[in-house]
Amino acid sequence: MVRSTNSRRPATLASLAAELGVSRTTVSNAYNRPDQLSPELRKRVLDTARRLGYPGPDPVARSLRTRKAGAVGLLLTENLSYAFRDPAAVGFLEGLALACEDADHGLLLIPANPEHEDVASVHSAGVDGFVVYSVPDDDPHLAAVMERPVPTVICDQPSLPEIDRVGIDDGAAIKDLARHLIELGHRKIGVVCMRLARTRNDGPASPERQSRANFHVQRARLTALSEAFAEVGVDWEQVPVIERFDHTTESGGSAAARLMELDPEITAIICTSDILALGALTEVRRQGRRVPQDITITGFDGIDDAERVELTTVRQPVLEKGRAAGRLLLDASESTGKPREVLLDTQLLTGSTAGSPRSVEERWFGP
Amino acid sequence: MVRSTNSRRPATLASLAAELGVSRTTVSNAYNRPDQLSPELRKRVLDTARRLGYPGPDPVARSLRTRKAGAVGLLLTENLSYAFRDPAAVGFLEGLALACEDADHGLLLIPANPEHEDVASVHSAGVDGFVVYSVPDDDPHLAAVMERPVPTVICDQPSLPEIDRVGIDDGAAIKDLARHLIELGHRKIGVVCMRLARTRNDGPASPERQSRANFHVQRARLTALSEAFAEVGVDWEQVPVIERFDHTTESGGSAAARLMELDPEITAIICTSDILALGALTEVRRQGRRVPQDITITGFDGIDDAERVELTTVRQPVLEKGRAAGRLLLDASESTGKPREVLLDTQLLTGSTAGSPRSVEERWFGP
DNA sequence: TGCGGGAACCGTAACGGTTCAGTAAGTGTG
DNA sequence: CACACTTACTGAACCGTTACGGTTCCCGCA
Repeated sequence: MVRSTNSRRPATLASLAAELGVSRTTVSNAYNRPDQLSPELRKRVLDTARRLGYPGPDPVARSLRTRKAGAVGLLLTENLSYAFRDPAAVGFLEGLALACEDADHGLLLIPANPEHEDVASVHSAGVDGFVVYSVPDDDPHLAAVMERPVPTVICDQPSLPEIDRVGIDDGAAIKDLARHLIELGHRKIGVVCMRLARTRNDGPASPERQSRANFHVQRARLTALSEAFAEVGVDWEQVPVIERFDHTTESGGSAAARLMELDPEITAIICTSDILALGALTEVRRQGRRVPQDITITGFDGIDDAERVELTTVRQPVLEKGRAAGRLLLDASESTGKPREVLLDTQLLTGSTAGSPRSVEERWFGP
Repeated sequence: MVRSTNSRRPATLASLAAELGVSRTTVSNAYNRPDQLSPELRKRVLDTARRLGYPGPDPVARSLRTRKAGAVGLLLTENLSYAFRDPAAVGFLEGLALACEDADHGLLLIPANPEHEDVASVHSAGVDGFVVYSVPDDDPHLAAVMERPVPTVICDQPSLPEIDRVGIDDGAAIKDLARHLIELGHRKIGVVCMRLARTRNDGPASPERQSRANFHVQRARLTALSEAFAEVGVDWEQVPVIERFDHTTESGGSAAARLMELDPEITAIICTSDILALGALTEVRRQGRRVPQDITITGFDGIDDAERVELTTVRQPVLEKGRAAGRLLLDASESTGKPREVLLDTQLLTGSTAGSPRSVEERWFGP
């Protein structure tokens, strides 16, 4: 493929204009405002461009001048590749991509290694705005985004002053789930949650660590759980909460095992994500316990796999979250002054992994 | 969050320099080459920057000057959001994202609506290179990419002169599968394939349409199938091939139904993707046929769900493909002159959805 | 006292476009 | 025939930065 004909340096708008003996403006207009020049001249410009291997106006130079990049940046908490492993994240991405597509914008995935303090990737992203998805509130990348003078939408993050936000009511959602379990009779429960801070902690999470968690979503869910169970007299201090840094089914499995080891009497394991719950389910069954007869397992998210195994969980509209975030960012009719907030509905999915706990006698002596 | 202190126009490197009474170069150096100025002055620069709300050098302007964007563009054939529905595509994305992450580059998803002829999105992408994934060979977006004077890697596409490429040997891979079926005794088969051209055609695909397909991968697989079965005397003209535009399980199901309607005697349905095969599986069972006793179903890709249902299929290293494409693009040690090519291995996965066809009598009268 | 050499900083010229206020020629109108 | 209006094109300013090749100053050393 021939990319330039006679010069070693690639053709530019200026060289093309020189070749044609017209002004740069005219060449620019040939591409951007066809009505500003005669059809004949325009054709001549375009033909010469082809002959010289001129690929059209340089996007970066254009961006500099027009002050728009035609792209939206996405910052997420995890290694970039992780986003593609978690079905909930993929759903969010899909929704965001849809919104971008509608607005004819690109979607720039920004590498933000959580281990690195290096925020250069945020500084070097040529975008018209950012979507920040579920990043710990003390992440330097988040701070770097906030410094950039472009609109930003946050999702699954605590409110920030003057920043648009989309999310769900995590607390209300998981309270529905908790009340369902309470109605079924569960009082001795265990919890498996995702990472609460940027530092690794695979094991029990003290109430203090829970309430200081940097991941808003996890903190909100745990707090709501404690409140819901407090209503029926459960002392949250006594409820074992196992934290896992990696968000995988393996993590869910090992956490469930740990939980049952810590307190064999628990009748339900509440997981703060479906992925963790699926792992817990597998582990519990591997140990020969039946679900829900011997133990109840619940998740959160409502991913496809969860539905497939009839997990009792909360469905949240992940795709809609992404789409809403994108729309908020790209919608020109903003500038209302006040930051906007979109809260989406969730739905309790009563599957077949939650049931009434059997009494202790039953558990020992069989039904 | 205060974004600029005293001026209405946002601060620039120049205004910062003026405020400080130093040259622009020095301010630039404060950010990019700390060793070029005294620590005290650097601190003064950075402090003043904070005070003025200067967010650091503008990424677009920097890109223009340095001629690098720190991002890789990805062009795919489908609506952007589609990429997130197909597990194989997600795997590819994950691999590519990994490679980008390693090189500290962003990954820009370029909206390329296949319906639109509009290639502006390609022209306005500020990237250092492109990865083109499974785009029909007559897609204008592909042509637009080729005109951009940046390195490009293609994947799951036919070779293009001077362009690096990564892929698998689709023909060899599916021939292995075909021979497996042939050994089992299948001679009357039907095929379900993905779209063969940019124009919608939900129905039978003539041999001519097959050989003229614009999607390289599909064409290669169909051609190889015809060759493999020709070796045992099967007349490909007689083999029904049902094409589906949308790549969904529903498509696979309806295509399988159509196939069985067209020729009730087929003993195997070969699908060119796992997604289609999963749909076919569901449909066939819905009709009360047992797999593999009554009919054999095969797929292609080796996605997780396929493994879960023990589909007989071909596993291809989707993640590795993405990673390889990214590495090829970002690897500085290029300029070898010759275009590079990476061909990855595939593996026949003999699951439980392929078996020996029963004789016609057995089929009519039971075993 | 003269001089080599590094540290610290600076001036200018790109980088490749877009934009806007013109200008000159052509067209229709009363 | 003067006037307004349109069409087709141009010139210069500007977008915000970094690359390149200096200059200045100070210090150590013979």
